[in-house]
Amino acid sequence: MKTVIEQISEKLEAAFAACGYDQKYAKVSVSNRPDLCEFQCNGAMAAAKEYHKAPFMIADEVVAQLKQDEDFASIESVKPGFINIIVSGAYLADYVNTMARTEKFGFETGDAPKNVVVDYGGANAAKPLHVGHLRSAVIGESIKRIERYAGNTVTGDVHLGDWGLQMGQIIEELRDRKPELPYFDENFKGEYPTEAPFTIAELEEIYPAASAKCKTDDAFLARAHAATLKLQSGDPACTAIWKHIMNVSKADLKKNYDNLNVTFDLWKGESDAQPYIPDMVQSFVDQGIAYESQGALVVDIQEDTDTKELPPCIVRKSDGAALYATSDLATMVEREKLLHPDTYIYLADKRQELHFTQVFRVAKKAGIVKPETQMTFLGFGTMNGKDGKPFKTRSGGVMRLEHLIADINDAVYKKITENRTMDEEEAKKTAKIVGLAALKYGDLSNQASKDYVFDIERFASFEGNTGPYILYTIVRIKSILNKYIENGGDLKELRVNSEQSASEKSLELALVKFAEVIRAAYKDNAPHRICQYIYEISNAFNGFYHDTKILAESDASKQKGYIALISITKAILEQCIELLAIECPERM
RNA sequence: GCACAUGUAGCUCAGUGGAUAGAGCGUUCGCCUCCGGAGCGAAAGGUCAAGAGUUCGAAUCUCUCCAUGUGCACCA
Repeated sequence: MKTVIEQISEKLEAAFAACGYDQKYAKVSVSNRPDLCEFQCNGAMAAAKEYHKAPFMIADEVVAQLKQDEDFASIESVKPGFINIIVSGAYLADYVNTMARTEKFGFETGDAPKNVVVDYGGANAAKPLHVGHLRSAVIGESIKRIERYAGNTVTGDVHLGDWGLQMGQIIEELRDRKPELPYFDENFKGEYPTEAPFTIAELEEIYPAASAKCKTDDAFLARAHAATLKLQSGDPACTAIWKHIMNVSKADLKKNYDNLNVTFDLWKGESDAQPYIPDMVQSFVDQGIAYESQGALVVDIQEDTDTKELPPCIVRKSDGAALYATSDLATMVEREKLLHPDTYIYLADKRQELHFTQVFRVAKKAGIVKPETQMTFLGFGTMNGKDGKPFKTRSGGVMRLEHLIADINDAVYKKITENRTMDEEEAKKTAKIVGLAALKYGDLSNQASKDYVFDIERFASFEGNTGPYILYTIVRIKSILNKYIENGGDLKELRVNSEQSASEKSLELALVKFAEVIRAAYKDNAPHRICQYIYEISNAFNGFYHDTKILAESDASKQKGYIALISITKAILEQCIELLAIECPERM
């Protein structure tokens, strides 16, 4: 289904061509002067130069071609050369009716379906999620859903940090605390227990304690390194402990991600990439792209077209160990083998941009991925406090994600119970849904690449451009539709009115932008565009709601038109929040 | 030092070549016999950091410059 803009553009293209002008000037856009018109074309001004004519003369000629078109309520040329268009109510109503019956409301990407890997989450085993993980999870989940909606096959991978010194630290700390465990008995020959020797609470306490000890106790640090090495060389006892750490940790992380309504198709980690490292590094050497520099093995990534100097990528440390870049590259080797992606999308803090530039270039240079494979790094900014500095707890520590969620749920709970009577259980359940929406919308409504200020009061507010305001609008529509059904109404076979009031028409004009907005959000990986859009629709709906009595309308046919309109408004809003991974309660 | 990013209303943010730069919050003033007022309408508030250039037209593109943030090989 062509968008309204495309349909109007086609008419203008024909008109430009009929007057002897290049069709490329017929580009139509939504008006930026809604007081004057609904759509506009500025091509006459651009064409003026090529054809050595006054812009308004060109505009006049083009407009003359279209004056009789019934789809336009008005089309006129305005100095210096704007073409201003107002569509007819019948045309718009017809479009909305068709759109309501079209799959995805007419959204199409125009691309062939792709196979996409989205790498987001980035949680570390044995460490609780903190606010730094919020953006990756929230933005990544939305990107994943948008990609999927666009018809692509998408695999979301959490890519756990599950391999490294932290594991050796935990093993040694555990040895100090519980030396009686069979893992530490060198003569132990039996099967290791299936039960983990610690709970998640203990694990979360063991890791920071071990990490702190390493900073002051060199002997302990040496032991941790040794244990890490043993684990990496397949020692059965260390491996058994590592498996316990992973099981306990994964279960807890899953629970926390579930609370965020964020899910992953794969729970792979850095450890899964390890088997691919030796052959991969050897292939770098064999291909002659890796060389030794200051004891380390590096790959140059500088390209002739670069204006700045880029440092080479280290693929093996001088002590022979692998590192971050090696692991990410080996992960690509595995993904190529298992998933054959056309597109990779990585979400990480924007400070990691250089790292991903290096890794992407090595991957292309070494032929790990195909030359045409699209490698995208989506760097996001920091979540700051009101002081403009990275968000911290009151005592200055790192805020755990679950505490942040609890805080915002409390704020929302208070507002719900202040304004409405609702039994406690429902209020709590509702606060959880609305609180999460407040948190996510607050994050997603900003451009991902920029830092943003987290303000719990503002995000949890029910007024303005917030998650709760959007949900409130949807809930209100649901309430009206429920009453309509209670009164014997039927939602089937409804069509919007072909003659509209001003606010009715502006709501429809907002609705028909859906396909363009989603396409833009998809092309630019920009969920914030969807946020802007649902805010626009919510405002348009509230304007319509304010001056239209829907249930009290005596003209049954007109009323059906209203019901049709708010039904599709609801459907579009629900589809949009689905793409943002935001849920809506029945009441609030 | 080099590189990249950001700078738009008191605050938080939209706006990647078009007309008079938009929202929300906050401030001020209106509107509840009414489908959920958690709403709606209106007012005040801006040399788009600064300067130059390209263009019929610039917050948007180019250059210069100021401020802030971030990154510059064996952490992840």
